[in-house]
Amino acid sequence: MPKATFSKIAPEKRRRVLRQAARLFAERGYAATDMAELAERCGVAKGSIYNYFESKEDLYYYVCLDGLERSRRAVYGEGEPTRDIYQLVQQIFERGMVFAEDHPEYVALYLGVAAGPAGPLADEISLQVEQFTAELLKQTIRRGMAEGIVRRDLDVNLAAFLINSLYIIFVSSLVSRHFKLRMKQYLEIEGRVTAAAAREQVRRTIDMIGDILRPRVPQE
Amino acid sequence: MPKATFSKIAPEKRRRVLRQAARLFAERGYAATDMAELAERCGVAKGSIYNYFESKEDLYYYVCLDGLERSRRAVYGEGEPTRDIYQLVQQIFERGMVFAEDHPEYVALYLGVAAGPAGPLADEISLQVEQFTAELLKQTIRRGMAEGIVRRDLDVNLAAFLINSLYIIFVSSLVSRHFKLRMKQYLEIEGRVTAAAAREQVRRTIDMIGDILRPRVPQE
DNA sequence: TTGTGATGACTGACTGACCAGTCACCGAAT
DNA sequence: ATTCGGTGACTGGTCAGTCAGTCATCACAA
Repeated sequence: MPKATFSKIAPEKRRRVLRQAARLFAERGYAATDMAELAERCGVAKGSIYNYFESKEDLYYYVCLDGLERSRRAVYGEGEPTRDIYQLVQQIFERGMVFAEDHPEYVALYLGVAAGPAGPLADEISLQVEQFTAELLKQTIRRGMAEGIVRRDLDVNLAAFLINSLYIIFVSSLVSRHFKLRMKQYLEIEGRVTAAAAREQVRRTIDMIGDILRPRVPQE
Repeated sequence: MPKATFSKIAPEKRRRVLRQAARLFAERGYAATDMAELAERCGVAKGSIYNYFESKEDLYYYVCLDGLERSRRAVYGEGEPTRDIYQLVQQIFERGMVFAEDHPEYVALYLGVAAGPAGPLADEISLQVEQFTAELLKQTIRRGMAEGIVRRDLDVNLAAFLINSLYIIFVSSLVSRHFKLRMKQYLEIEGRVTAAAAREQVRRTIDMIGDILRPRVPQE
């Protein structure tokens, strides 16, 4: 956690430090990030960073937590009305993609933490990311079943897992060099992976998810 | 690439070096891996490692390539008979899971490379991983369509992408601390994520994938 | 208004630890 | 005696974290 000083400096400087730290950690990974370079990018002295945070690890930890909170807010807002599962899936994917475009550094940070025990981030924190989404997806699917708009012979947990898995892949594909190339290759996208192109694929994916969730009706 | 010496040492030692290097890189990440510690784990002197490889980067690069090749062989074997898409999906998931259990270090390595530009691995290499699977999936889906066992109103590329995405998530869930916790949470698995438990979920996922691929037939 | 002292953010040269890569030497095998 | 793999102390560079000192600001007294 930051030292008291960090809350007393100019907000603009505070934002700059967090933003640059997120970028650098995302870009290089924890171990390869140099505190002197970070200080330079922030436009403050190295010593100042150590006035704000206990250590490199402390800073990393806080930047990750901050990123989690931002992404949660970006996707779910503050206590907005609950929706049915089809709307919820669309909301998660759409807002998630926008967040990944605006703040790729936080998504990359998540990937870095997920990739290995490299990060000094504790397991509980690691779970907080998913907790909220997992519960919301499951509840909403169950409600959909009760209302008859979702197939009843469906494994709720697995369905929620698959939806979130695809979300993670799509978001990663906007951010990680490797996943971006992978997406281009599979989807045979020419040139840059534009937000528009990705969103078109997301639209189709959402349709497929809908196909899985919707009750089967006799056809023609 | 390794120096000539590396091909002349005892095969047992060669294997040990590659295995321990893969483990350590997977565990710590590239930057945080210490060559002295690696040497110790391999039971050779640090200087010896530098008799085998040009540099740390050279070793990392080679270990990754080696891992790719191993996983390709583990999943696809050597020119085995082509199967239909349902069998292919099952083969990829089943053998992939076995490989991930036997060699979690290589999967973790893949995740580390995918996570960020952290690794010094070039983009082309990064693509080689997916190339083969992508092509095979797409071709097999197309063949399925021609044979009438796969829905014709399906985006082939997207279907292949989704199948492979789910595969990546499952394999990662056996290997990465974070993804493992995530899977436990979503699927409400108690205790350790056993291979058996994971495989049961994979079976159901394969069923769902089948559901997406199979032509719709009028029901009751 | 000016002088004075206290507070606390800011600074960057410095230290000590760590680590990639080297090299002069060793010893076994031929 | 030559070749070649093995060895680990050593070097030069890097980097997290420190600290002695600076400076801007503010409160208050003269």
